[in-house]
Amino acid sequence: MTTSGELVSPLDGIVLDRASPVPLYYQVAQYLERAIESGALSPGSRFENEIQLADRLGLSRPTMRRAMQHLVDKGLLVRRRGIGTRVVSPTVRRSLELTSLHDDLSRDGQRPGTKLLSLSEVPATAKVALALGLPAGAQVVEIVRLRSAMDQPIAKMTNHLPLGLIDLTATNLERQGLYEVIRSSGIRLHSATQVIGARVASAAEARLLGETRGAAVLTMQRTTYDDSGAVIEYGNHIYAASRYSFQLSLLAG
Amino acid sequence: MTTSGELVSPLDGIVLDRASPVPLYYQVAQYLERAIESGALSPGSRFENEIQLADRLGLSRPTMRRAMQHLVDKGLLVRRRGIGTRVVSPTVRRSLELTSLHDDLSRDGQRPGTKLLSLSEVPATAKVALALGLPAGAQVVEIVRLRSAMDQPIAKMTNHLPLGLIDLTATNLERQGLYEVIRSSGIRLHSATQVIGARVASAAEARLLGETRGAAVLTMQRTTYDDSGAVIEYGNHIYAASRYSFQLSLLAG
DNA sequence: CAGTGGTCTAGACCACACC
DNA sequence: GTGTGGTCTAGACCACTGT
Repeated sequence: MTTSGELVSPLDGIVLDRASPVPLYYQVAQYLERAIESGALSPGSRFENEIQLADRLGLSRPTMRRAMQHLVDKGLLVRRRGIGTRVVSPTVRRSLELTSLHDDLSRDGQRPGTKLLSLSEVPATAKVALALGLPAGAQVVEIVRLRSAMDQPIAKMTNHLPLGLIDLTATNLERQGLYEVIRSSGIRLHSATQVIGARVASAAEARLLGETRGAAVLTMQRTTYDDSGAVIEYGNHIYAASRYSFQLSLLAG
Repeated sequence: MTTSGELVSPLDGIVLDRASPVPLYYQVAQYLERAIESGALSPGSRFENEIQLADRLGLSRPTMRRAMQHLVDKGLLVRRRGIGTRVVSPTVRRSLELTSLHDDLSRDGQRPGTKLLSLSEVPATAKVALALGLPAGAQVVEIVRLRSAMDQPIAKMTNHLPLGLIDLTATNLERQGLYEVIRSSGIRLHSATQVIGARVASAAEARLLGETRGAAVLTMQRTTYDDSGAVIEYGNHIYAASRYSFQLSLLAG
């Protein structure tokens, strides 16, 4: 443990493997990240300058800089010319641990579960066809799932995918989650856009989610793209607002 | 205009200014970004390799790489080893133009407006004190604003800030927006965390936002941090869900 | 002034994709 | 093979901060 503001040499225990396929800058970045998360480097502790750090490891300065820049981009380090490099405060760090393309449910002891309600091939509605960039009425895969936490229903998730892109079966969907199935079929995800809104639940939705009549639900539509710009998946989801909210963090830029 | 897949040399008109304080890699990145956004580089067009591009501009390869990496991080370019560099499709690009720390309203012809309802010094409630890291009952600045679009109310925004951090006046708040005031007072923003939820509007909220009784509202709490980990601002906002939704884009990684 | 990070150069070798 | 991007080196000079 170090005290705040102290000058530290944060790389004492590291062993670099120059034969590894993992890049050196990444080995260093991961080591630093673990040291920061574990609290071995306390908030506000100041690093030695990058040239000394590079020398200690027998690395060139650009390689050392790249490792540190990786952590700056992640929000874990702050660097200022003429001043030095410092670790951001743990409050901020915790707030940055959220957010991803995936669900935020699987933290804590929430016992998350997903039940596959249906997996079928259906003609695309106008909205789905538009989102997937297909002609109206084209056949698409439809997945309907019920997400729960602590054995209570949380969300109804409906996804549509183009036919033939991915080999979806009930078994791998129940084991892996949709995004893992997509990735493991060799598709390179690029980006996604989400629209988050709210409305009052319909009677059927309220029943399914265990809410009372007139309750508010969060709605989310997501379109996911691959490297080539093709639409991989369109999702339309509703969440029980009394038991679920979206958490996300943003880095200033 | 180029055709899809064509090999292009995307730097023909660029003039570099080596005397400028703007870094060379950034001048190149900005030129490329403008060329992409303007459509001069069409979707899927493939770049010359980075060594040739660097040579054309009299730059070293690392500098050219840095410019391109900047656009990869922004989601505008995709690079693959052994293949080359390509411009992402315009559909994906448009979807990436959203998202920021700020409101998404100021696009299109939405005539956005903000009315300052109150600016005062109040004792912090328990929740506000916790968020700002102050003792309960400490004095804080409270701002309440009504956001509108096309002369219809959209959101009620309530912000609390520590005393003395920023010189807030009614005039500069109405001119500039809260975040601009914060930045121009020399504070380096680092990150923010948001929680987005939904609930049914209270009678008073429905009246203020022009909604009917029982309507759903979107809720958002945001905590904003500076470089040193101090809390700069805590916001608690409600949005008329029938006329507003959050749009955001995510890059895979 | 001395110390820090920010930028830039001119090479080298390697891993991967396609032919 | 050939061509691509990915990694790494060993220097250099500059801009900003605080003494």
